Amino acid sequence: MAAAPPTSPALRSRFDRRREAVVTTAARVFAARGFHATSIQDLAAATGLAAGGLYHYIGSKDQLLVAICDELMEPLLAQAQAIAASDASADRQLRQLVRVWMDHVERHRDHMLVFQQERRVLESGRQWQHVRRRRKQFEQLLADVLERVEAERLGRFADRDLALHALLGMVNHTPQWYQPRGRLSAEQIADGYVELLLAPERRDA
Amino acid sequence: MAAAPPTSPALRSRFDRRREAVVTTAARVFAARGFHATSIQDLAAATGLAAGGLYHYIGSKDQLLVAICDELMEPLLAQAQAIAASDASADRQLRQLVRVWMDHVERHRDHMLVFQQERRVLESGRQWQHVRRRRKQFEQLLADVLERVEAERLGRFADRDLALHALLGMVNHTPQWYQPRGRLSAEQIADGYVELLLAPERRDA
Amino acid sequence: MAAAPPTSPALRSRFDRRREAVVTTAARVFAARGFHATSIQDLAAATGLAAGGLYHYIGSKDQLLVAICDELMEPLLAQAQAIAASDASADRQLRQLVRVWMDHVERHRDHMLVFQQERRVLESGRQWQHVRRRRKQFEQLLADVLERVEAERLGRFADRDLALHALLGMVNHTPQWYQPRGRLSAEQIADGYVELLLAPERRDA
Amino acid sequence: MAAAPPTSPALRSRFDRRREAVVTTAARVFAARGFHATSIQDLAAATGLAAGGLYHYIGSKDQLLVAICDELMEPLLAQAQAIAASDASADRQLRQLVRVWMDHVERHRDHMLVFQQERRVLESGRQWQHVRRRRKQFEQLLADVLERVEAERLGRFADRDLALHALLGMVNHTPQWYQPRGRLSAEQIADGYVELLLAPERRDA
DNA sequence: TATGAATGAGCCTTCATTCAT
DNA sequence: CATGAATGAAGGCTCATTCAT
Repeated sequence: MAAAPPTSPALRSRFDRRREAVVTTAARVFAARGFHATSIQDLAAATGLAAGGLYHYIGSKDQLLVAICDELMEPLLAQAQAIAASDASADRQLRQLVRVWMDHVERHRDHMLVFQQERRVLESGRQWQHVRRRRKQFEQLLADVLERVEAERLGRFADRDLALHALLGMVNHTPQWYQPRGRLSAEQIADGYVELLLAPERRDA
Repeated sequence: MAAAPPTSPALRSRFDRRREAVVTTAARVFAARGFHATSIQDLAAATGLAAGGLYHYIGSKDQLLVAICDELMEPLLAQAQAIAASDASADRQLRQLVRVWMDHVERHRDHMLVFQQERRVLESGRQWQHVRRRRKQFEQLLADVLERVEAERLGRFADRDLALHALLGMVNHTPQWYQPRGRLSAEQIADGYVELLLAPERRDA
Repeated sequence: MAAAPPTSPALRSRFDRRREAVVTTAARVFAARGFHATSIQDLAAATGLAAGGLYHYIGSKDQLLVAICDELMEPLLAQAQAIAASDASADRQLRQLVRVWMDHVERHRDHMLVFQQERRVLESGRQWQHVRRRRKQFEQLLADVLERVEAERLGRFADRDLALHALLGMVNHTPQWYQPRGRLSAEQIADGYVELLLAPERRDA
Repeated sequence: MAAAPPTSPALRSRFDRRREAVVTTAARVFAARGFHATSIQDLAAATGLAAGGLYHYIGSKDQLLVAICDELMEPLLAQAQAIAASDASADRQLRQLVRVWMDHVERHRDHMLVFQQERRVLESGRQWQHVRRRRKQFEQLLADVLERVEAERLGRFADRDLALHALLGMVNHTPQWYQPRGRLSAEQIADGYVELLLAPERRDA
């Protein structure tokens, strides 16, 4: 278990800052070397702390992975829910959703890589249950939006299910080739993806 | 190194058959539990051999992963090259390519899952060089076909690069949700993916 | 690689002390059972550490053998070089050299036994290169002194080369029979050996 | 246990010839790589037999080492005993003994290297008891001759014990530097060694 | 005789984690 | 808070040996 965080606000803030730094560093190392291939000693070296010191900020290696996934999913899910709750049109919501999503790919590339690469690890085991639930929520939200897109304008996707899976595949694969200063911005990529999904319908329009 | 295979044809054939069975079983276990999370003992239990006995058929755990990837990529690449060398039109080639690819997803789902999930593992290290090269070849071949699709009919993709990455993302993600007896056949999925890529162009047709 | 030694002087000193104890214990066990026949578990039992704990002090079993050889050869070589650089007569240097050498046999008998018994092990492999070089240096130094002995007084050895090999054989074999409280002291043995080498010449004197 | 050798004389002879070849090859490999570092598979490769086939000729790896030592010690001891039983003068016996000994170094260099290098291995364990006894006998015989050398001519060795150990050290070390076509023949070396031992006395003669 | 498959114990080493300081 | 020492349970792999064929 992580050492109980301090109660005094000043100390608490310092604790949080350092913990945050540890998690970010860990995300970088996990993204580069993989979760299993990274030892606590590796993390110690990367953070500048000794092995024992790490355990003040993380409860365990597993919880560290949870923290990385949470840092990614919590704000993403929050924004996604806000968008889904807005009164924009369904296809506008879809565009915004993918933009926000790609924005996370851009700004939390390491987190995203870890979340994606360690998918198998997260698949079973109680310690990841929370993370799995969040992912499920996000995918469900996505599915709902796609459904509403179709509901608002009939016959939109050749196959809605396939479109959903395709979208998940495309976006989740992005961090593996995306270059921050590349030819395409995250936004352009987001719009490009949506275009692919929506286009088949449009041709008949 | 794997134990030198026997010289007599009969024994050789039995050796090959068993080795093949070991690789297939390993693919199943790796797909389910992940490469790192699977121990040699796990494989021993799954194959019915003792730990040491496995090493008659595999040279090492690493080489076993190579074997799995090779079993997947060699025939896939061979078929892909045949298609690319055919005199079918570029977009017909593309369709065939994705169908063949999806056929591998269907028939070698475990291999595909492993190849995809352990992407990070394969990324560095001399022992995987061969595998990386095969993947690169396949992706290059795909890129070439996409290029020819555009060459034959101007303005085909909103962004050809993006289309390539999208396709890779979609197909590679497929084994994670595809169900053999599901609503969509592998072929339908393949065609669906190609449709997504080609449609934007077509709408202007 | 051995765990990075601590930086604080106090800890560093404790680390060094314990490491030294581990090496000495290992020398004793290796001398008694042989390098290959001694398992890390054996060493753990002998040192009172758990198997894993040993690795704080040694980088590997191989490096432990290097450490033992170094502890023996570094001071021996240093003293030998000092003697060779002195302005004593060549045959005085020879006597001193063999005395110093035998002194090492006496005070580091275990190290000497290991160094001698594992000669074959040390013969090839990059990890022992350093040790081989030290041994070579020592033997060369010995050869040089023998040469100067002859240069100062013509016709000293029936065959200088043979004398060198004989000396190496005699001294290196000593730890296998030498008893600390035996009839002959290390010094007497040293002088006895030199006497054997020099006598043939002397008889003609 | 080695498979029972065949009873028919013809088969028996073939068996013996092959067994002899296996032992000789094993001696070569053990000399080069060391007993512990040589696996049965290595021996299989070196002999051209399969692992299982080896066990028709050797009972176990340990017994193979015994065989090598026996092939060396039996004839050496036999010859040594013949010499010791002859009515030659003691110092003539000594010379002959060392010549015979060096002859074995020359003609069975691999056996000698193994016998010497694996000294530690042979030191304990019932399976080597026989070998240890043979070595002991040889050394005792040597000691006896040295004693008689002194008995026949007073004051021969500065220290008889030391002379014995020195002789053992010198000769046993020889296979590690001796070159068959080198400047010195085995005989010259033998005589050189004896000269070293006898000379101190002789100078007073 | 000879083979190669198979065993299972044991090897060296790594690693997440704990704890006295 | 932080350290580095220490643990002990795996981990991947090798190896002498056996045995059905």
